[in-house]
Amino acid sequence: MGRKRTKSGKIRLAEVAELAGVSPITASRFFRNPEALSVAKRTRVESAAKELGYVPNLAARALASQRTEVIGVLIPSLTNNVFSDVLRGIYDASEGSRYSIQLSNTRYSILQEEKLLRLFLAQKPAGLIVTGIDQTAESRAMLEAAECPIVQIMETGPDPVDMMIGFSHYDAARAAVAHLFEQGHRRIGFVGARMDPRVQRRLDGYVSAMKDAALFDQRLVVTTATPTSVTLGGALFTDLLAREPEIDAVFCANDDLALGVLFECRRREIAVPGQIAIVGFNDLEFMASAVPTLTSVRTNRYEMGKTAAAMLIEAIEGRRPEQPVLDLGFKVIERQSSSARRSDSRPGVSGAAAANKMIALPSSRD
Amino acid sequence: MGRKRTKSGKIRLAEVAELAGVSPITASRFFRNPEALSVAKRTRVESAAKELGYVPNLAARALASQRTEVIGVLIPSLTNNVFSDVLRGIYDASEGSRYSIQLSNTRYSILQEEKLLRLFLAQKPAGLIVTGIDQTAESRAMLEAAECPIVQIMETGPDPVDMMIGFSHYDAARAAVAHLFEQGHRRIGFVGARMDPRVQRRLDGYVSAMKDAALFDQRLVVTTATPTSVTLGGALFTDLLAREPEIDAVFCANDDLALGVLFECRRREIAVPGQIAIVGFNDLEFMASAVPTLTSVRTNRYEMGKTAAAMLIEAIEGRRPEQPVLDLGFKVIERQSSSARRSDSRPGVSGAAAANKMIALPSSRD
DNA sequence: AGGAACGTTGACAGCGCTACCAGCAACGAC
DNA sequence: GTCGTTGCTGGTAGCGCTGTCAACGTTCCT
Repeated sequence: MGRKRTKSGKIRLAEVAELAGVSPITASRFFRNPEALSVAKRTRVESAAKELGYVPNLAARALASQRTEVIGVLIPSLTNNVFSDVLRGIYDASEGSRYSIQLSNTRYSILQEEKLLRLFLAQKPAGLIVTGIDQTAESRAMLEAAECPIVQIMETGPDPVDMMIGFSHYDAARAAVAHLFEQGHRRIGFVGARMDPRVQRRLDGYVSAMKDAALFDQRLVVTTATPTSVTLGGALFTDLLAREPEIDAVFCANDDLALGVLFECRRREIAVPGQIAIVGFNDLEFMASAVPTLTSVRTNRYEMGKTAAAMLIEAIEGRRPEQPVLDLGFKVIERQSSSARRSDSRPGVSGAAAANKMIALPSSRD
Repeated sequence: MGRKRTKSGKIRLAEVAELAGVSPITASRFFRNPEALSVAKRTRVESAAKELGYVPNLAARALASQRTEVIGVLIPSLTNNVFSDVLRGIYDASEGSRYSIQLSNTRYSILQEEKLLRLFLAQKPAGLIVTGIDQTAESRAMLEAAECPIVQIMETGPDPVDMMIGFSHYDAARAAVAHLFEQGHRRIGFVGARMDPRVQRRLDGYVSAMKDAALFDQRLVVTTATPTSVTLGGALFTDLLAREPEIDAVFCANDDLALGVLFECRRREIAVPGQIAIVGFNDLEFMASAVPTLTSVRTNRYEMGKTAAAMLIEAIEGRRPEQPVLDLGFKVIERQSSSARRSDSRPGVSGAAAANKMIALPSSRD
């Protein structure tokens, strides 16, 4: 009767096939493309598999089919709140699909990214999600040569490798500064940490907006390569004040810095927004409950992750999206910290492409 | 001459062996246990592999060896800061090892955990990291039947499945309340959200400490099953005040809630710590730069993740740790928000087992 | 009626690697 | 000098699954 029940005691596809009275290959097809079977065999295999508690052996499948069902994800940080929202979206979208997520942390190093990319590609992933558009030339070449679909996330740019989903950090920063102009502010400082490419583009947006208004002054810009933190926000703001005591607003490259600036103002008894207005970036949850509430630029991080993974899976399965590049936009959420003499929010200023949303799901927190 | 260079163009172990002039099996051994080879063959295989740019096929390895090099990690949340620190530790420890991390989100559901566990176990992981000690009976049975090492993280308890690393949330809460007693507070409220098992044990610790001092009053406790947030901290505190206007301190089950309480106090012009003292839990970065600075219970999250993964890898490779259960302790970090009439910190109160650290690495942020 | 077209099924031959066991040389113990 | 013993190496035989191709029955077209 041939071998049965290998020593490991695991149920194999052959056992399922035998119980169902079909050939192993037919049973195999059931798990990959059930529609190809006649209804009769389909139900027979299905109940046989259930009865035996069959679980496919992924390693054998990967070896035989010469491809894996792994989606590689390269992100620069595991702790940054921004990425945890994106990740949650990615994991949510992958759940229920056959694909599993393989995560790696580039730690904001494009060399590390290149190394990890080489590692991933060697295992022939089903798809890849990479952060940003600033890869090394070598990485770029590998991505273009890759046989799998690829999504770049977090920002949009002119030259996608394959698919792309994000928003313009440059435009978002310009909108934040424009909002401060509207509120009557002129001496607007910029505070930034880490200065990864996306923060750099926010700075570029700030600089261009300030130059357009003939208000740019290099002394208004304080940045550091140090990783961001609330405490650092206070420290950078202190530096800024030392250089330019006459500022009337601060645009912070992220919300942690903004919170640090707020606390520092409180410590120095500087009125917000009376003496100094504050605008953050990302619109983390706490911004809405700070005192005063803090203005920020809302970005659709969860949605970005979820849509990226969903698009990728569609593409893996041969259904390429009609729109390979998605701009999810942004929105300036006006709150007390930047209002001229009003108490709270008004309708926000929307990013140009905010309407381009592919999936509009509530960003339920887990 | 037999087949060479399979159609996929990938270099196989056989090619490496041929170039090195050894049998495939010897080449295979080089990658698994180099010490078993003579020095001459070892260098020959090594240079051959480098010359050809050989990358092992993990699927084939897993199939042939009947085991994977995957470490499964089950955590309840992807967004909670607490877990992102733990995760960073786990990823850092796995880096450079042969093991890869497979992450899944249980969303605080033990049923979901059971389902994921079944999924993981079916693929024979090399090891498993699970959160907490409150599994379903079914999950518990699966874990005990599992053939791989397992580490439970986040807390300590009486009955480890295998290895365990964490601290006592109960003791930590008692220490926080004891600190508030020391500062002269008596009507101490408790504010908690999500109420997962660990938060529940913090509540238990609070209750026992209050009862020991004959100060417990059910009306001092405000909790909700809603996921935690800064805004929620303010809302729960508002409820608490409505019930018990006479409180003189609040112990918050986490730092987000504490920040929400602080903002709510500011909104209501309640002096902190003058009228109400605040103590949080976890000691997230922002606690030290709030105004006033916020007292919290420091926990070693990054270290916990890193040590858990390191212990697990050691155990997988047959070197079981001499100490399978590690208590990483905690520390009450006293700051302005709870000081009686001092300005800032004093030496903290340490958890009993704080000295038990296995690895004492700086928690570098990424 | 003959044949093409389609849908459904199965046989065969690996995918790339490692477990297992055997073989061989070198060495020391009796 | 015979017998283990140790250290290193190789041959054989799969691991569990799927790609490819052929074969079959049925339907539809000409």
